[in-house]
Amino acid sequence: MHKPAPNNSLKTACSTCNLRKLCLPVNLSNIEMARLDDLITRKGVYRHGSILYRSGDKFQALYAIRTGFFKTQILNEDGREQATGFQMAGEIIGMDGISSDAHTCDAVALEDSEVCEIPFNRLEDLSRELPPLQRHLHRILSREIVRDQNIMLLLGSMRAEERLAAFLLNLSQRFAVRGYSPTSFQLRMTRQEIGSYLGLKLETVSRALSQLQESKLINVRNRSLEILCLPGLQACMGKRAR
Amino acid sequence: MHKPAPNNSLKTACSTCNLRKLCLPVNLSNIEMARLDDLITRKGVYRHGSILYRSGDKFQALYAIRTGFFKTQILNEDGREQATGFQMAGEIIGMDGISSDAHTCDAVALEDSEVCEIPFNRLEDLSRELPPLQRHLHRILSREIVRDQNIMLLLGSMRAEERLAAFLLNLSQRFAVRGYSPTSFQLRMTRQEIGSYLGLKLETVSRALSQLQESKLINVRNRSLEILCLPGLQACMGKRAR
DNA sequence: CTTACGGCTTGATATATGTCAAAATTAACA
DNA sequence: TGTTAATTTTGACATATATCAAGCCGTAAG
Repeated sequence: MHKPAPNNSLKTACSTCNLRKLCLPVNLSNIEMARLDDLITRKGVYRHGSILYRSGDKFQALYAIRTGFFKTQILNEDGREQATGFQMAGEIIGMDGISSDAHTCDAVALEDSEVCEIPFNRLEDLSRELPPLQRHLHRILSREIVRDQNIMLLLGSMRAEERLAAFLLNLSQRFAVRGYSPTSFQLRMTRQEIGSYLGLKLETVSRALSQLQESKLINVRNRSLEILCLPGLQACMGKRAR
Repeated sequence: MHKPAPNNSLKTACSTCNLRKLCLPVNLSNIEMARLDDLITRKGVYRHGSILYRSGDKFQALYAIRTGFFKTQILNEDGREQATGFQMAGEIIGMDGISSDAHTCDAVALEDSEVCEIPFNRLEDLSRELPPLQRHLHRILSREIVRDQNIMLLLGSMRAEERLAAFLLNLSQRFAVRGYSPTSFQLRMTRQEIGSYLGLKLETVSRALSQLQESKLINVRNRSLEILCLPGLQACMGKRAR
């Protein structure tokens, strides 16, 4: 695995960042925004395959993804792994580490990526002074809880094809929010990684994709994916109980 | 379903609550503790089967369980349900509601239970003034994230018997922390509810319990459960990949 | 005390997904 | 650019869990 490029500790300006609406949509005055800018440093590029943090690492900061794509995963004692999420630009990761001052999962770059580091102690300090920031932090934490519980629903009650449909629709929606096409995008992860996330083997993922293609709901060729019928995929997601 | 008994709005004293170590283990002065007490009101008894909050309800408060047992569950559009957790005395629920100002799951009492209501706006206000309280709130939110991600691991990568073992060990540990026997306790939920939580059908839960009993790891008769060999159960949990 | 109902167990069978294997395709690297 | 390794697809078969069904048990209500 690669090492991240040397840390240039570039100062970042949230105030001028085009991801602000996604990442920290908080109403702050110019002065308050400057104080937020002051916390946050841009870290060097994380190359494809490199590790932002590892399970067990001391927790010190949250990370906002500026560009690129990450996955987070946890590992059993016996080596089983479970991808817990795929994160894209504008999303914040690392919140698992707050509870025990140590990260409980690994975060791996799936393509060359840049992140902003947000030292958590200083974020707590500032959020005591800026109620809107405090509120936003709580929302982010809660949103992660809701997200995880929806994955529990997926893993606990959906069949393979439904899981795939839900997964693709989720990606679609997140691309749409970022101004990309909701119906045509590149998968940044392998079938194996999709399977790890969805609780399926890679062969099952491949077969389910082929079936969705057979049903004319998607076109998939390697990593490039096209959704032919969003309503159809939505219908497929909620087909029948297991 | 029953209605909760009328809200007597009894003031509660965290300062004298024997669950304080579990619920709000924060170092506060007497004056600070009094301010915390001031927020929190004891709500009436929730009878077995009654609902603390429902998906879609406006989010206004977190709830600390004083006595009893709850389950939380989310429902698909098509009626599929997924239990997202079982909560016991000293645990705090309702955090899913913060992100969108509405609850995203139902919380149902599995036995007659009492809760303390913690109005969230006021908790935010106070936590801006009391850094240790702020830190604790963040830890609670993060702990829920870690808990959920571990359930994702369970649902995504364990087989039925392993899921059961993990589930029973988790209960065991939580009873132990509360001063109850870690090896002998009552299940508060039906096989169906266990199955909903573990992503299994009730028949599979029943069979897996019988198998664990066959292996002399547990004794189970209806809702009463005895763990005969904790290390054995732990071993069973991490047997082999799926 | 009796009856009724929901919850639980167990068996037989069906089915979805896993496992193993081979070939095709693509990506990575020298 | 050529070579190798990784990823993906597809098939044949194995297996874990779901489904369906019947009977039992325990609790609650009459």
